[in-house]
Amino acid sequence: MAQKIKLSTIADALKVSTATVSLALRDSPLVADQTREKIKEHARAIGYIYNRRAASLRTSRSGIVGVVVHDIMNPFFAEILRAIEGELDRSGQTFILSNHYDQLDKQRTFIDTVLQLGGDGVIMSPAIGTPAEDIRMAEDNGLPVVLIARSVKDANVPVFRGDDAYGIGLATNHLISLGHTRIAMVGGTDQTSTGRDRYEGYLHAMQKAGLEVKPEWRIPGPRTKQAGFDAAPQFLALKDHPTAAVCWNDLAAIGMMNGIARAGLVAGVDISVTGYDDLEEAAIATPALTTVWNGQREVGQRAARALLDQLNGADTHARQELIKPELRIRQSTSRPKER
Amino acid sequence: MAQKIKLSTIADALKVSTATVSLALRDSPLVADQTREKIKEHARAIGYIYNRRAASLRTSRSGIVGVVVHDIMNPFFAEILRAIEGELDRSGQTFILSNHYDQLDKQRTFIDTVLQLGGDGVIMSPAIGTPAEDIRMAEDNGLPVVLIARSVKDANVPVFRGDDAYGIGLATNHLISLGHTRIAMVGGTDQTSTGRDRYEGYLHAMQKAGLEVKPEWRIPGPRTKQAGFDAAPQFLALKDHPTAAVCWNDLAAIGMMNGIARAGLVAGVDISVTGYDDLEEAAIATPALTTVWNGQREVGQRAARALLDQLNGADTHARQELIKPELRIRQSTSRPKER
DNA sequence: TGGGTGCGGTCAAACGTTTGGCCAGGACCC
DNA sequence: GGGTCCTGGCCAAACGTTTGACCGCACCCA
Repeated sequence: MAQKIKLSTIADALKVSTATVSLALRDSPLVADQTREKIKEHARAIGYIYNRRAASLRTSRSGIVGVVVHDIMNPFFAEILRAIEGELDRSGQTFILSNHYDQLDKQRTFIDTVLQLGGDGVIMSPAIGTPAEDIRMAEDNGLPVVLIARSVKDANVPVFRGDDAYGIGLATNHLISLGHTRIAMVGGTDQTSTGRDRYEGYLHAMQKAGLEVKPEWRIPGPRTKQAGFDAAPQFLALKDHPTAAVCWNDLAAIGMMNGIARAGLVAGVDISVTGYDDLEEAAIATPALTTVWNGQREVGQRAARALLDQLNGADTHARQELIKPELRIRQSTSRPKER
Repeated sequence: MAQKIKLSTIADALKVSTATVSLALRDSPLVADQTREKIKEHARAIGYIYNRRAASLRTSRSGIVGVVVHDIMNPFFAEILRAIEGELDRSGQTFILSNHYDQLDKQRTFIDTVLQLGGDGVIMSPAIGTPAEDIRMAEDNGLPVVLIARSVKDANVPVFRGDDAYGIGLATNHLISLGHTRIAMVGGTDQTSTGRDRYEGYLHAMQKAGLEVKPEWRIPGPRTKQAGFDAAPQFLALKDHPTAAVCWNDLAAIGMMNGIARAGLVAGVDISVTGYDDLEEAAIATPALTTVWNGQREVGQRAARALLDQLNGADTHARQELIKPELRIRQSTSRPKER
């Protein structure tokens, strides 16, 4: 590796000061066009590499944004991340990504890392049980926070998420309108704001339609295909089992449909199943999954923009923005089978 | 936000020098136990935050490792990333992650960013068409590179990947041993080393068994479910269509099985299908997918360790390590149906 | 008594940028 | 011809750490 090239290397070669070089490379109008071109040209020629740490030490802007979610491999978050990535890319921010797997200490470590690196902001989907305190701590240290997908009680920061209660209501009502009266809810937990909202939405829709809800019809579990798959036999073992299941998300729904198939039944015929999120995968599942579009792209984009605006000095008030979900009807739901 | 707390804040408060504080916080034996404790205690109490940029400016070690792959949302990479994450975490490195979507300029931008941030190294699954030049450029600037999943011709760096030719041979031979003679290969491209190796492996197995291979039996395409799904009708439209398909990866295979189901046929009965990678999902697909375990976890772990070793001064010679894949037989393959 | 050794700690120079303040020279104006 | 403005550029002080060189002291040994 050749000798490190720095501003002064260029400055010396061209008989100007480092200040001029610095300004020229950043297209400052303070330097004459001709000089600027000469400098940029030379910099390119000798392969100068801008040292961001040195710069940010001086400017205290690092161009780094931290993003932390439960699990980046979960397609739901993956779609959000894709949107965030696009937005951040366009404004030249680097993002560092991490999973917290719903472990508070992993989340704290991450925030700490971002602080140490002098990050400009954080976008996070808070781990279960995140205290408002943790968020305040970040903000106190000059790290603006934006929340996605879940909110944190008493945390005074912007939140972007789907309207879960409303969305799950769409799915439940759809099943009810098809004639189902015994409807279970499969997957998910009640420990997140999302979880509570979805369960409430389901309950509310059932009650509004005057339908009974048995406690054993709530089969909670992780939000994974595996969990849905495992829930299927439980569901089928219920005496007088329901004719339909509202699943926490598409993953659980797809897993459950697989489980139903394993039991020799046909989802969408014997048992109706709805998902949630409308992942790309939902449309090509067999049968194609009736689900609720949850605006992942919207959430990601708006969250990223809100953060960027804040970095640019806009006074982002702590608002909560709910994206309105939409029902996508496909083949996994139908009228209940007579017996 | 309170006044920035720095080493000297602590130093002043405790009437010692910043040097002592710096050493104490890093557990140097050069400072007396008692002093050290006092310093660490005070630092904690007032909420001192270590400034890594300042430190790395001095030390030229940033604790940052760049990781870039085609698409982090692809479960194949996701599983590798999970392993890398674990390894890096344990040694306190921060990793910044990015997709290149097989675009060379995105990949270059990423490497440039890592250079600017003073990253300690890069783990990458090179984009299609990556010239050895690009990698040499990184290394010339003091950024060690480790490759995963794909190799780059003439690039003199460590590579960790599965033995694709061997692995696809396992799948092909399995089908042959079941009695299939007309076997197609679905999905993937021949533009990557992986692609060529897999196709070669398939060809080689067929030829060794004395079986004919028709050109139209090669149905290339992206490595996604959607692609597999779309390939199904093409496959079925072939006159005298094959009785089995070796798919590029599990995603394509699962997509194809869905496509087969849509056509009213049953994968694993009418058409045998094999996947590649053994994603978590393969086992719960319906039918459960016969596939080839590709050692994602191994690849990720070894790559990360190799890089870490190199950072610690070990002289990592540029080796290519091939992980031996293993066949996982499930329900998506069976004897060909007589007609 | 004088020199050697360890211990605990300090000094100050770097690391590579950015930026507010300053300056030289020329054009322009009355 | 003296004042005012502009233009293009330079100076030097930060930003917060780390680290090689040094230092003072106590103790020990001969």
